[in-house]
Amino acid sequence: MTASHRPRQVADLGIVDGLVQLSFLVQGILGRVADAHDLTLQQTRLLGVLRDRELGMAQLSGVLDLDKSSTTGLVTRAERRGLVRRTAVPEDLRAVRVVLTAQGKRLAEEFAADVALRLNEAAADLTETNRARLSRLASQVVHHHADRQGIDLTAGTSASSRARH
Amino acid sequence: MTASHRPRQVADLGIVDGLVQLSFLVQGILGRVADAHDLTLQQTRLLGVLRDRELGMAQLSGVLDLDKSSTTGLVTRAERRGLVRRTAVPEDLRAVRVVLTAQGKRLAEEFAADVALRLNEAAADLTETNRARLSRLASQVVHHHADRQGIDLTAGTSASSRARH
DNA sequence: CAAAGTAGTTGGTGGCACGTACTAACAGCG
DNA sequence: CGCTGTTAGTACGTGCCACCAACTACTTTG
Repeated sequence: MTASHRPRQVADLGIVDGLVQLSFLVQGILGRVADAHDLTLQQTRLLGVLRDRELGMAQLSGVLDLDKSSTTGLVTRAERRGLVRRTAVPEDLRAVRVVLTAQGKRLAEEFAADVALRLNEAAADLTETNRARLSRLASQVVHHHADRQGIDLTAGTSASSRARH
Repeated sequence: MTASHRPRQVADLGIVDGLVQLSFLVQGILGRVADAHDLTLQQTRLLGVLRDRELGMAQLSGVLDLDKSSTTGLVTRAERRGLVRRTAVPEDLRAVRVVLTAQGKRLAEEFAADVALRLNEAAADLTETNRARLSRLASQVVHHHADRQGIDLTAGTSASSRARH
């Protein structure tokens, strides 16, 4: 338990295993925190996406990278739990806009705060410099990947869609 | 609206969002690769764990961090697909040892190779130095977390420590 | 206006995880 | 020996999640 001197030298897993294991670690944290707030992982994603916008089902499918019908189910279950609400769109009678309820907003905040706490904990063993490095490198990989997707895969489902609307 | 030519400098998401987004990115890749090999993500974890060992159901539950009954289901479905086989243990008539079939071994290798390919692709935009850094930092976080949890990531293991929740 | 496209839902299939309840086998103790 | 408690694993029911194919209903367009 105690024993830890300083940031000891640790076996390097390599870029592949390192990323895989890290991703499972982070997802595990997200799952456990979601659980603690009585949410499912997918519901937290939904809440996160809707925290600062209101989207239609199709747009939601795009952002979450889900089939339309999967989104229907996700929203329906979230609605049943009082996290979101479907609202009508006057300009288009078939469309629907999904918005957070007050409870949804509250849970979204609490979850985000809790995740931040736990992730900072997980990274607490790194030096300030290394945390900054990790943050930057992660961001780079994410952004490059997004670029590649946005440029390459024009077909199908989502076209990244961020600035739109 | 930003230009579409790749910016060398990329917005830093911060350690929290960076890790979260990166984890979704990696999991997405894993999911897609699994899919391409007609496997589920969980099945690939199972194959990965069994690549260099043979475990009983309870030990498997420990390593995968699943309920015993979840493991039963996972192994049953994998067995139905011909990926693994339950074998008897002479010394203990209630116990079972789960082992990969030839097909399971083959798929495990193919999957691993493919994942390595895709992840290297995902990290290809980083400089050599930065890839090494990312690898090292990811490893450090993973190891520190494991230490904290008292989990043994390496090999073999007797699934000793495991009392989460 | 009819045809084509778009927004979203329904229903069916399969996977995954959990808790609870169960069987069978092992281990120890009297 | 037999009884008791523990351990290995399974069965079952619930709920979430994802997909596909088919469908309704509204909008856009030729």
